[in-house]
Amino acid sequence: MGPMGDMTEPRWLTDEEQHVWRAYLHATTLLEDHLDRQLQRDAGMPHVYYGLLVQLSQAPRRRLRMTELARSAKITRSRLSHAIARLEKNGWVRRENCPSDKRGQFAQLTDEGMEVLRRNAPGHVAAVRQAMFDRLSADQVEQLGAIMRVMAEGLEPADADADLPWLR
Amino acid sequence: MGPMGDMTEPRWLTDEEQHVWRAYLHATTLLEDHLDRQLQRDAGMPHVYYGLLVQLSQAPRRRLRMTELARSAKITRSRLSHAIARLEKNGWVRRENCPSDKRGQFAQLTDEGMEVLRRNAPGHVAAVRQAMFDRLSADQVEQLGAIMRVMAEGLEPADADADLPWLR
DNA sequence: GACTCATTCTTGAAAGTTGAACTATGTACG
DNA sequence: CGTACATAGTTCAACTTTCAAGAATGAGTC
Repeated sequence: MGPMGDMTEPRWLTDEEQHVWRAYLHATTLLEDHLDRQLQRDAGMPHVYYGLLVQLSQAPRRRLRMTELARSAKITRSRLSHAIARLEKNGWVRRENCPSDKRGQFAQLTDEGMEVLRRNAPGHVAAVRQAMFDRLSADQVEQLGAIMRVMAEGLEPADADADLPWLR
Repeated sequence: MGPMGDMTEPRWLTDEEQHVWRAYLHATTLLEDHLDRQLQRDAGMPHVYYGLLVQLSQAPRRRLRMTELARSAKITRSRLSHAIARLEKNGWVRRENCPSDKRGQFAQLTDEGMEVLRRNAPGHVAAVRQAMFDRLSADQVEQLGAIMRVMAEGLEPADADADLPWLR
């Protein structure tokens, strides 16, 4: 039995917590769906793929090692492999060998990929704005940022060194 | 050109907005992944499926019309059809014809499904708590609730009557 | 160098999702 | 009634994601 396994009565969610949790689930799934549809329609790819192109566009020489990209996009390497294969087929990304590590690959944004990004960025930003920033007060935006940072912190896949602190 | 199509310079995100947006994406994808894995491991189903069982468990007679369930779970009827087919194969849900509307189907939670829910609720709640409620202050929980409600409101698929107000 | 283990990335199959097409039934209206 | 259209739910094919292997290279140790 792990740290979660003691069978004492669990602390259920309070009513308020349940409501917040529901609201969270609804808002996040609605938004993700909304962005997926918008980008699928306009750019011909799901939101995650678009995010990959964005990350590449901001990297030096518009390229990143696969593992690096996977880490910063919070997806598995496997998923990334498939995704890059698809984006490569579209001509938006190309793979390059890494000279210093023969196992390695760079994913590099092509000019065509950059162009797709240029064409679709305004619509995408508008969608994000309309769903989030145009509806929240400045205070709320700040609060949201703080809240999301705290949550992400707790969920960050633990490094070897940060792992299981309660067992050390 | 639609309301989004005028080619004036789009309002890009400010630096703070970008950071908040990034944090939002990271936190939400990490959490969704985390819950998916936890439930896949412990309960043998993804988070969305678990959510369906929860909704059924809270409905009168533990059953809901397919469309109703799809609406409240924020997923398409198509996706729901597949999901219920899978859950039915597990013996956790059964389908029932609707007597008053021969097109209609109820999805009903079986006793076995209820039992799965009982067994896994503590672990699931613990995961949610650990990721969210244990890390946020009371104020933050309240703020998050308000923020998510505002966002969900803006994304709610428009009713026929609420549709396209700017065109009326 | 040879052994072992770690890391990088890919692959293949199974599972899940999507959007469009389809069946069947209900509803409105002449 | 009959026509037309709306709604409920399913199905199919294409696509995406997951998980478990697998191939290749790197790094540490003797």
